[in-house]
Amino acid sequence: MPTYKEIRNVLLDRIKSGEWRPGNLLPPEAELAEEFGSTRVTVNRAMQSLADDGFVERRRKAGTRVVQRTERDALIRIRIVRDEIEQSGRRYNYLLISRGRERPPQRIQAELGASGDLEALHIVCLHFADGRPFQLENRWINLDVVPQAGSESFETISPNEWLLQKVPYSNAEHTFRAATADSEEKEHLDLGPNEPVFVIERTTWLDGRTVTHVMLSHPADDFRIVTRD
Amino acid sequence: MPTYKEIRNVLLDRIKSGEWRPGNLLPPEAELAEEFGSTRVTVNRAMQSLADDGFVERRRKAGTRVVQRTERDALIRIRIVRDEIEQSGRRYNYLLISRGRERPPQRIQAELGASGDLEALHIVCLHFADGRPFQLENRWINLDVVPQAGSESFETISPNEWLLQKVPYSNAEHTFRAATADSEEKEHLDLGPNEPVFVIERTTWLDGRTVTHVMLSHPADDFRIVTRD
DNA sequence: GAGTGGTCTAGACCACTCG
DNA sequence: GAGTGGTCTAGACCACTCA
Repeated sequence: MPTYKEIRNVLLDRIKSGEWRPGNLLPPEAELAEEFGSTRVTVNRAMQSLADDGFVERRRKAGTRVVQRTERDALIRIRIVRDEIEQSGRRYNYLLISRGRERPPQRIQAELGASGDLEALHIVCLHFADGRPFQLENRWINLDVVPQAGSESFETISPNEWLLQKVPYSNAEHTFRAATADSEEKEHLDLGPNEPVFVIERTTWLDGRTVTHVMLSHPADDFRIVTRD
Repeated sequence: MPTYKEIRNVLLDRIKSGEWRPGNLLPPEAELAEEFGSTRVTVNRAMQSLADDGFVERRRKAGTRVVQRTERDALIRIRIVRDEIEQSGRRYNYLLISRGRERPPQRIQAELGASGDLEALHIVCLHFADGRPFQLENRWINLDVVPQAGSESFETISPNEWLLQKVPYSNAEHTFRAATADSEEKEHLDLGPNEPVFVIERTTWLDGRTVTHVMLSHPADDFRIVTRD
């Protein structure tokens, strides 16, 4: 009596081995249930899990087909800067550079989904690994959504960690790009002229309202992102 | 009679709203089943789906807890270069620069999981968007795993697309980084001195054997990666 | 209309692991 | 030992959608 996971694995092997090619129709659940000597519910569980992972597409009446992959999903795990540094065995330090209420520039205002003349909390700070600048953080926090941020100094805890404690389950969108360091990045990251930086931008929402927008710049020779699996 | 998806949504709302904070124990399945007027199996389905998505952790006897998020998963969809360019409304062109059997350099040999003096197929080619260089592809193909590649000229089809047709269900690992363009990148991507590039490296396996390793370089001002959801 | 997947219930047994 | 989740079966009804 196979479990749904065992069934899933058998089916996945048939897909990976090419026995069932992209576009092919899989046998209906009832038929597979008979083959495996189990119930249709169990086969259904197995096939749903394959569909969740994007290997097959299912439509009522039309049946289950192997997906033609023209795309590839890559999962990235983004950690708190401090953990990232400490887990690589390096010493972490944090430095607040500036903090104040300001009216964000046009581009940031758009990211914050702002209505007219919103003021936001603007924080610039640095994260060090073994004493060397690792990441420059340039952040805007929407005080309408997280008013408590207005009374936090961020002198000992980075906004990164603070926000995660206050707003644990927000959604986020990330952008990754390469650029030549601008003057602020050069100064704080201790870079020479024409040196490249790796930049992550993240916008975070809760309930459709923008919580924060942040730009994280790294010296290119000390930073890379690797996918998992 | 709520469906498991409806139950899932209610539970997720309680987590997102902070009613159940990270670390909190959720009620046992039997109790929730009573609350929702459904069976334990249905509640189980809902909670498993929350566990799949990383919102809760479940252990027998210990129960189900809201996960403390110190990390954030971001999903990236990597498309075939051609699709990426065409879907942005630009014209795609492809140019093969070189192709030959070679012994890969040390670093690539390690990536290919190579045993001693393996020869691999080395291909360099360019992808254009609206006539401008968009991506330089520098690829090594393991001929032990994909011998058919040895008799493909790659003059009209890029290795990218060819491999996807031949080896649809491999696994991959990606690395993203920023760098200053090297001489080859400067020449083919038409870049000035000291210009940054965004580099994607990908290694692909089938059944634990390395299929291919590729380095994809982009002019930084024309490329970024955005996560989905 | 008929074939396919989507889901539920009721009852059951098992597997793990905490205290 | 006992509480919790993991999973199966048997039967059922429904929802979609293709021909």
